[in-house]
Amino acid sequence: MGDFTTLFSVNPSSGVPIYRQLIEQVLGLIASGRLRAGDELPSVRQLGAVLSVNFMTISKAWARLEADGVVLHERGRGMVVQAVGGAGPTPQQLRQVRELMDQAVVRGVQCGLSRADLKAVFRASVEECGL
Amino acid sequence: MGDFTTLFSVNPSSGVPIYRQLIEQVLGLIASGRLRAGDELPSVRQLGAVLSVNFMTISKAWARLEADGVVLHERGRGMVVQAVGGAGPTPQQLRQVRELMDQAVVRGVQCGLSRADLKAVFRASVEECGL
DNA sequence: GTGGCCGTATTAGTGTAGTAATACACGTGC
DNA sequence: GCACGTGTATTACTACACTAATACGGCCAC
Repeated sequence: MGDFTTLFSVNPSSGVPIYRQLIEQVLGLIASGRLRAGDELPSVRQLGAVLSVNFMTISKAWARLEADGVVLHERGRGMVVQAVGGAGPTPQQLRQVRELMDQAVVRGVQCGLSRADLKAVFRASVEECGL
Repeated sequence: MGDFTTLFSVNPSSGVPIYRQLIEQVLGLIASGRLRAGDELPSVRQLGAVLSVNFMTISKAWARLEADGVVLHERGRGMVVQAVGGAGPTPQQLRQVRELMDQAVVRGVQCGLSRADLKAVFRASVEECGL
């Protein structure tokens, strides 16, 4: 397991908070299998230097990932990716997805979309994700 | 068509911005048919007085609804609900729903949910909305 | 015209999220 | 012991969202 710093990149002027961009990237890397259980995330200082971002911003992202159970802080080592793929989503994660889905559906209903319309939108999103 | 002020209520301490609560309520009232094309929204001052909210906050909500094409500002009359139910959702609204749906699906994928899992979550949300 | 009603533009106050700077605690290898 | 590596706690700065106060322009009834 080597150095994963090159896998990351941020766009400070995108409007999306940097720490959130990092979270999304870690989740994406895990989902795509490029980051696996046991891998170590780059250290906050190292990645901060490479991305020209304050290391506290990286720390916030890593801390949030730890709170979500995605990684674990092992003392004297760093942030280690947890075996989340095999165990399936945590209740916490599932709740998040449910909330997001509710928002989408409610908005759709408010706009007058029918059940079929919503289903079409849902299918389009799924296809877009390559599922 | 009379006075619709009694249909509205806000909770300033809910964490959700007041103006957004009002937008949601208008959209909901239209979706449920209690507010129809041609109906006039309460005036910003009247509703502001009833709800003990600054009328500029109401104005922001109404202005946003107008920007979304939900209502139209008719000079010397007020905010009039547009015929949006029959015409179907505007491209703008549809884009919003798509974005929300994408967020939900992407997050689900990142959490390792399968297509079937996502479908289940989607169906649950739809049921919850009474569709 | 006058008064009263509509929403709006402008400006300011307030709270909070995001970011950053500093100092710190812990673990490892020498 | 010391040097160097982790991430963290605390604090402060900045930007923006939300709310509010004031003054304004348009429309209608009289």
